[in-house]
Amino acid sequence: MKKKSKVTSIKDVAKKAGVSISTVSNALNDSRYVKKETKEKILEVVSDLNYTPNIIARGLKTRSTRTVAVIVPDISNQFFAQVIKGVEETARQRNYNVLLTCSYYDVSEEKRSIEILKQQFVSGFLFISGYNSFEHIKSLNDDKVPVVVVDREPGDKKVPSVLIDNFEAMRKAVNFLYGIRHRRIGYISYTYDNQTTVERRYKGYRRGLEDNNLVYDPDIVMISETLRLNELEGSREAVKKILNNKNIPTVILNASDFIAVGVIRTLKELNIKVPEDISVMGFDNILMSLYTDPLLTTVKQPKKQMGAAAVSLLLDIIEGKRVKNKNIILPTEIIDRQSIKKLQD
Amino acid sequence: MKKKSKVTSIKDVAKKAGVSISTVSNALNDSRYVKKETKEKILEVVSDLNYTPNIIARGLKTRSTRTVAVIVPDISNQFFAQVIKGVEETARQRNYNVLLTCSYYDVSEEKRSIEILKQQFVSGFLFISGYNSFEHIKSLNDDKVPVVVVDREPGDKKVPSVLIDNFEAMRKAVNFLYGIRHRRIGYISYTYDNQTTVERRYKGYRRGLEDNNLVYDPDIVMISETLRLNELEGSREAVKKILNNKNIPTVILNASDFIAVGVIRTLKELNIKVPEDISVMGFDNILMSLYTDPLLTTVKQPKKQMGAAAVSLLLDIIEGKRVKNKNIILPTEIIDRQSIKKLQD
DNA sequence: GTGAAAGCGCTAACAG
DNA sequence: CTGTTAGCGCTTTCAC
Repeated sequence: MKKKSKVTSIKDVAKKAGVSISTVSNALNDSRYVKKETKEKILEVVSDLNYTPNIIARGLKTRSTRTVAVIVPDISNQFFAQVIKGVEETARQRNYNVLLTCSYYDVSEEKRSIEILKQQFVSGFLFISGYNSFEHIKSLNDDKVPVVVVDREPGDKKVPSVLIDNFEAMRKAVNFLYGIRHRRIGYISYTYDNQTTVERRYKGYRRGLEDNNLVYDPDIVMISETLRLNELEGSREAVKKILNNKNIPTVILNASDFIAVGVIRTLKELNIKVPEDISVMGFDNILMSLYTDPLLTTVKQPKKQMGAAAVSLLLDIIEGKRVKNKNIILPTEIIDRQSIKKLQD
Repeated sequence: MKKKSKVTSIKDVAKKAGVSISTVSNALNDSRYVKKETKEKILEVVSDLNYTPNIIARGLKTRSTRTVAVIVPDISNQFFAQVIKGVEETARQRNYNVLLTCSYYDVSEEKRSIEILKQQFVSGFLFISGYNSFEHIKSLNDDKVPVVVVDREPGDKKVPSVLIDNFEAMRKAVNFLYGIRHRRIGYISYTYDNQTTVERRYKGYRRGLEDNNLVYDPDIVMISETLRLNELEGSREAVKKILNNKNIPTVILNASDFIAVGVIRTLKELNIKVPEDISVMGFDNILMSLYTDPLLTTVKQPKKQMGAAAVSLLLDIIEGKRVKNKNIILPTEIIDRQSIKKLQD
């Protein structure tokens, strides 16, 4: 009959090794010198007994469970999944665990999560994207709980963040299009109340036009509420409105790849060839952009790196390292595939 | 000057409320009756001091942190992301936290994670998909550590699991195709060493043929290694081989939507119309199947429900509830969109 | 070089 | 109905 296996504790190790528990602890943590033979003996017993220190007990003492919380609007969104991948990978490398919570774009859920986890369980928080509501995050930060924000603009340099420069990225996209002779550039975006990232892209678009002395024409710019709920339907609607102009654009620039996918689809339905008749450009570089027909030209966000950079920053803060720059901006890149046509003069 | 905020503990609450700490504990946990006024007073102080019990300390005593570990091959894979969504949602409803670890299809990573988390930190484990290696999982289960397995077939009824019936699902797919007059059904799949789910689909395909007295023709069945690494490239290769037959199939059935997407793409490149010339059917119902052209007809796996059912089961086990059925099979469903043509006799 | 013992914050058994 | 206290497993001072 198998003996009921009580988990082995440091006490068992100490007893079997014939030393005190403090010696075991010190040997295991190298927190003070332990005679070589003693240490070896201890290690032997540890492996014999298959002992693992109880993280909880240690945590109670050290006030750290080497765990960070990641709060994300929706794990099933690819963008977030990619960011989290970066988070998980580098957290693990640095020997931290990742606790995952989804807020479903609900700020009160975020607050609830914070309450549950605060100061007790996790060593820090990572907030990824979602809507721009910052009071709770700021107050965490003010309370000295380590926190970093990804893909949101806190508008307060004191809260650590990892972002891309959405403004510059979209501006560059316009310049890129201008460079290959596009002169009439449509734009489709979600509404952006509370989502500065989306707003900044739009501003970047405007600035890009100015850079090249193109006039801004509201008839070929659609900022759609419908898109929020249904990218396919919303983009269909937006495209039709844009086409309902005497002077249609040569290219439609979009605030996201999902929108761009919908745009391509609609154009196809209308028997308009991409990119021969109209070019289409996305933003994000999601997986699907490798599966559209034609392959989508887009602006790449370094999703995994964003996650990796964010935890790195967070762990540095947690461990009290000096961080020189706690507002990190990551570079974007134009991925030129097939959905943009180079025009001639 | 702000006073350095030491976290408030149960002691502070007790002192301020003028009662003992056990009364506070009992009032908060309803673990024994506390006089109404006393309780109210305590609750008041709690909210005054903004007190939250320290989960770690509680965990040390109760041996539970209300946290489960989810071990998944790759969070950026949509299938897994969806499953995790279900996990996270229902875990939260039941007041549990979710700890996320990715194994990147590496069994030794799984083992490492187990070591780190075992018996101390988390109350149970959820293993999602990946390759079929079970020794470590079985031994967890034998050690009475709550564990459930999702989308893997442990081959041992003792380990709790949540699955779909891959065999029946693919068999039904064949029968569905037969029902609309398809008589020559090609099949493209990954190799399936160690992945019984994929193997079972293949077996289901074979059985479906038998059900309808269709002969199995290896010339139109491609089990490809290349597909593992690159679905687009692999499916291109596979399609070409299949087309390199005098007698080409009327429909290509695929072991996954990703493959199907590649197949559609290749067919299009070859100027073969889907579904007019050849029909295509997928398996999984990933998001992208809503974005292909034509929309992909596929077999839906209830991903979110799988996750939800799995944690439910796990938490029941953790909480010592009687579970009647610990090997759950979830239903699949054929989603008939546009990539299949109904044939006439 | 090592051991004894305090104590992290909480729960629960025991005592009244 | 409530208080006192032991102790969960560990780290860390203090003592030798």
